[in-house]
Amino acid sequence: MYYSIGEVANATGIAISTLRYYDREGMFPDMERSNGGIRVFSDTEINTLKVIECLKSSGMSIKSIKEFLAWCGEGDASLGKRREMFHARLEEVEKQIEALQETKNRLKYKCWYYDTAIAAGSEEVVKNLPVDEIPEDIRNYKI
Amino acid sequence: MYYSIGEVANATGIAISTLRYYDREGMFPDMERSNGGIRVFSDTEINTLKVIECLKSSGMSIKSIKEFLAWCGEGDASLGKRREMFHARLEEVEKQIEALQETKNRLKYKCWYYDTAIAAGSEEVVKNLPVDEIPEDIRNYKI
DNA sequence: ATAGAAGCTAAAGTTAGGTTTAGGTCAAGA
DNA sequence: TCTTGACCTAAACCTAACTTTAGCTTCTAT
Repeated sequence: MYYSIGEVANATGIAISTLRYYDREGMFPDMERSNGGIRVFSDTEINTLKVIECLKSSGMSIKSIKEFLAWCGEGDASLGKRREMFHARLEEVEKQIEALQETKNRLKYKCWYYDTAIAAGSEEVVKNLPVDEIPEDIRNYKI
Repeated sequence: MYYSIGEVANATGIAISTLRYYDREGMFPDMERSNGGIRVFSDTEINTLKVIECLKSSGMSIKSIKEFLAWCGEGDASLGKRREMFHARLEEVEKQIEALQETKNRLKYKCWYYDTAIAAGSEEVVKNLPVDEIPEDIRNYKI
């Protein structure tokens, strides 16, 4: 199947300008053009977009993603490099999840803090509460 | 306790230039200066830095954090707004964690994909594997 | 008293990841 | 054929969050 840039933008939610930017950056090395010079997206590019989205949401930069996509063009010779890359990304994302969970607990503490302050009518009360009055699960996330 | 900008930078790992930038942005409205004009950080500012870090790692912009810090200066009158803010942040972070978990599963799929390709000596083999040969836990995360 | 480390400011520079603009060209229906 | 909506490029612009630079001042230890 073939798609125009507008169709791809519509289907994926990615702005047309972004798709052109990705192309300019060399993310779609094999994308074809019509005789008139109009981009023709194929399932190859749709798949590349899925990979881009995955890597981007793992925190990878456009530049590095581009590098990875170049490896894909090298065939089986680059399998090792590509494997390493995904394992490294996986570790990264696991760390990010842990960090976010820490953040989540701190936010939970603050939610409790403000809920309690509002119930008491003032912040002072909560500030002076002894530690054992703080719910156990968030006690260690006090800011 | 009082601290110089260098001490704070050292203790927190935040660059001196960043601390000055935060100050310029108005994040430390009550910070004092020595007679000579040198910044004097107190525990108030150290605490503010912890809040900044928490909110920043939840994805909040410096501008919004500054706004929140201004609310803090308004006393109990702004308790409601502050409470809402933290509850909204918490929801946001929960969504981010879910998104990252999705990303993690996609990366796991790719790790399996490349592990299998390398074991087989070629990518072609994995590409043509029937779906039921993909481990169950990642089957739905195929890209 | 003095040297040098640490601090200060204003303003310009940097980077990533796009978006916008201006000025055209292409393609499909009436 | 004509119109009009979709597409094209190059280049400039944008924003966030810092960092760097240049030139100057303050503080601390000898």
